[in-house]
Amino acid sequence: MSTIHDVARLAGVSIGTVSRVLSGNPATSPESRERVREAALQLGYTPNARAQSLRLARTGVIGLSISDVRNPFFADAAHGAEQEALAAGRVTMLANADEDSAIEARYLRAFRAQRVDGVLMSPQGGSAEGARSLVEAGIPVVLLNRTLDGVDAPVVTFDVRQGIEQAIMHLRDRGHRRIGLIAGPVSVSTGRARVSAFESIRDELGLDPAPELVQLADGRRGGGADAAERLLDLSPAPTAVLSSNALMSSGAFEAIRGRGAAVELVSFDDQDWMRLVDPPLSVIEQDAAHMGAVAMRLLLELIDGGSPRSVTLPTRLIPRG
Amino acid sequence: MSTIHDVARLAGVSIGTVSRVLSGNPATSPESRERVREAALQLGYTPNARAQSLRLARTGVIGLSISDVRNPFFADAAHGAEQEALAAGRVTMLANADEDSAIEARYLRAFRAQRVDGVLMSPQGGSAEGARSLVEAGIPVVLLNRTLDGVDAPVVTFDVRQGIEQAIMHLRDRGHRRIGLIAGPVSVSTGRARVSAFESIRDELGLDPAPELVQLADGRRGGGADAAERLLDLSPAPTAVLSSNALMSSGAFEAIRGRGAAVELVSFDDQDWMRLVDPPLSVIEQDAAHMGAVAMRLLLELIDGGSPRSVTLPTRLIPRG
DNA sequence: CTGTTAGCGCGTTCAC
DNA sequence: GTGAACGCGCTAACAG
Repeated sequence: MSTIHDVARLAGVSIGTVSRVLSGNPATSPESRERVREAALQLGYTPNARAQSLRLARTGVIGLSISDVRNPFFADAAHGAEQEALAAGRVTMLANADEDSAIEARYLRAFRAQRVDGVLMSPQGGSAEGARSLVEAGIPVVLLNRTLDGVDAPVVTFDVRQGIEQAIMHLRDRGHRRIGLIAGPVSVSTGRARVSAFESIRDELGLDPAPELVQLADGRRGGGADAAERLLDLSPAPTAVLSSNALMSSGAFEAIRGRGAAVELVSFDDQDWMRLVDPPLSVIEQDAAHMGAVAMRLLLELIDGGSPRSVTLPTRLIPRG
Repeated sequence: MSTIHDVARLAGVSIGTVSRVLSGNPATSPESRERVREAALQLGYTPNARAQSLRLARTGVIGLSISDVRNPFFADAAHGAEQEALAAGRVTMLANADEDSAIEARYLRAFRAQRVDGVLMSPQGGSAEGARSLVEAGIPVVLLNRTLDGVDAPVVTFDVRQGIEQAIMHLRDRGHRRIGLIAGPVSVSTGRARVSAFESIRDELGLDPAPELVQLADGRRGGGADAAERLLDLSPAPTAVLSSNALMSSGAFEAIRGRGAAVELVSFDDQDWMRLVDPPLSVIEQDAAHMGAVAMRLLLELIDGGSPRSVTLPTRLIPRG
């Protein structure tokens, strides 16, 4: 790897001139501009961003920590966030925490060591420590989809109550009175929020309040299947089930079909397959890409010294079947 | 952010001692070890990785450029690669090229500027320039799933011919003689390879050789749907269709169902929904996570000065329906 | 307009 | 066992 000195030598100028030319400083002669550009090209010179950022304040890179790349909801969110950063001239480095707070901690440490300009993260359950220490270290942080108690950072979330309400009212209108919920783990805020919203709306509507209709799962496919089995084992079994994310829905769908049960399944997050199966799933759509983009915009604002407020995004019911 | 000087001051030692303690150099007294650790903890000190890597050769970070995070095949591959790197004590930064070689170029430049230890990438179609310039700059590169002409880097791919053969023989055994192919873009190696493997095996087996049975698409959902429509418009239409990736399969499935056509669809890549729909799809399974892990291992070997050979992975037919 | 120089934060000699 | 000093590659301030 060539350095600025190599370029200077080849161009026959000083390193100061090279630096000026390459950074677009107007205080350079057309002549040296030409020579420097040529030398840089010939050497395939790429400035060392690490050395650069040692002098500068910024690095131009933003850390993005995601719960699980394999969950399309988060993959979409990451994509939306990234596009927004790209448009703002910044590069995003994606870390996959894999729903494991130990891995998350490791990546957050790396982000911190790399001195990224800011961190966008959908926190894991378990501990708020990772996010908190970033905030305390003065690193701009924005939370994605999940809140964290005691962490002073803007959050972008979906309106959980609205989503649950849309789902339950839809099912009630279709005649269901005994509705099950497959919830995510209570270790993450969305898991908790959905359970309490579900309970309160169900009660307001006078539907069957049996506590065993709420089943907690780990947010993964297998967990969704297991929770569905438990619901189907009840007597009487619920006639409809609301599932909190797409992965669990796929497990639940298979379990329900496997038992030949006549249970109507409604899912959070819209995915292609949900309208491909028979019967198709009604869904509570959450525009993950939009969430990612909004969150990135907040983060950029925060990095630029602003103090953006948290944002709650609406959900939308798409009835099917 | 505190620096090594702050720690040294608080601990009452020199920065040299701090550095030695924190890097585990045995030439330190138990006493100063204790004081330094305490000071570092109190300050929440994290060494500046950028400054560190300016002195050291390595950065401990590996760049991973993926064609499309939203394609589960690549998400799985990224996950597999990442796990492998984590196990080797390295952190990976994921870049999403989004099937766009301009974005890819931007990320590769960033990787290069950051002086990552190595780059694992599934190259975009269009230009091999990005990968080539990395290789020429002496940065260890391993290619994922797609090859690139004229780029001297190890590649991990699946056995395309084997996969196509499994699919076609399966369909032939079920009585099909007129089989369509929805192929990825010819700009990427897997797209080209699948077309030629398809044609040669089809001919060897004496099946219908009509050229219009091969339809090129962009690898996305909509492209798959369009290609399927074109196939269905043929007269006679094919009785079976092989689709080159999961995204296109979902589009094709919907198109076929929308026309009420009796066409058997076989897909590359196994995804949950493929056994949930009716009829379920037979698939050519490709273990993406394994591919990612193998590729990462090659890259680590390359970084350590080895010269690993390219690897071809087997595919597996999962008949359904 | 340009060359020189002082750090940015850190690891590593080299003396002590 | 420890401190001082140098240099990694770069930008910005300062002279000229």
